[in-house]
Amino acid sequence: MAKKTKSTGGSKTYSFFDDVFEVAKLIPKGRVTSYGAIAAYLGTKMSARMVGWAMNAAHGDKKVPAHRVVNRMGMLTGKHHFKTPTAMQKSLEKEKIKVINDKVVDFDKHFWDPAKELS
DNA sequence: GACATGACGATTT
DNA sequence: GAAATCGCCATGT
Repeated sequence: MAKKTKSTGGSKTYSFFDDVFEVAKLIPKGRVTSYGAIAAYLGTKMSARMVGWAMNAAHGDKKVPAHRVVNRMGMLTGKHHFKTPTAMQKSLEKEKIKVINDKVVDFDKHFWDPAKELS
C-alpha cells in the first residue's frame, strides 16, 4: 500500500484514498471484495464508510473496478453511482459473477480478501 | 471556518 | 433476536 505518496505537490489532499484505489485495481477478475475488507487491510483506522467514499472519488478513475466492491452482504449498494444503475451488475455478470436482486450469488466463494491474498 | 452528510461495519442496548 | 448507536475521514455547502 501507499508505495508512492502522491501527496507531493498533489493539491488534492490524497491519503488513504490512493491506497483504496490501489487495492481496488488489484482485485482479480471474477472476484469481489467488501468495503470492510479493504478497510481492515489498510488498517483499523479505516472505516468502511471511507472506502465507499473513496470509491466515489474513484469515479473519475476508470481503472478502479468499483463494480467489484460491494458491501459486506454482497449487495450492490453503489450501483446507483454508476453511469447507469445496471452497469455494475452487468459488469459483474460479464465476469461470470451472478447477481440476483442486486446481490452477488455465492459471495463467499467470490470473496477476495486483500489481507490474505496480498499478504 | 463550522455543520451536515456519505457506496458501511461492528458493537451495544 | 432486532433496533439503535458510534466510529472513521474527507468533501461540499
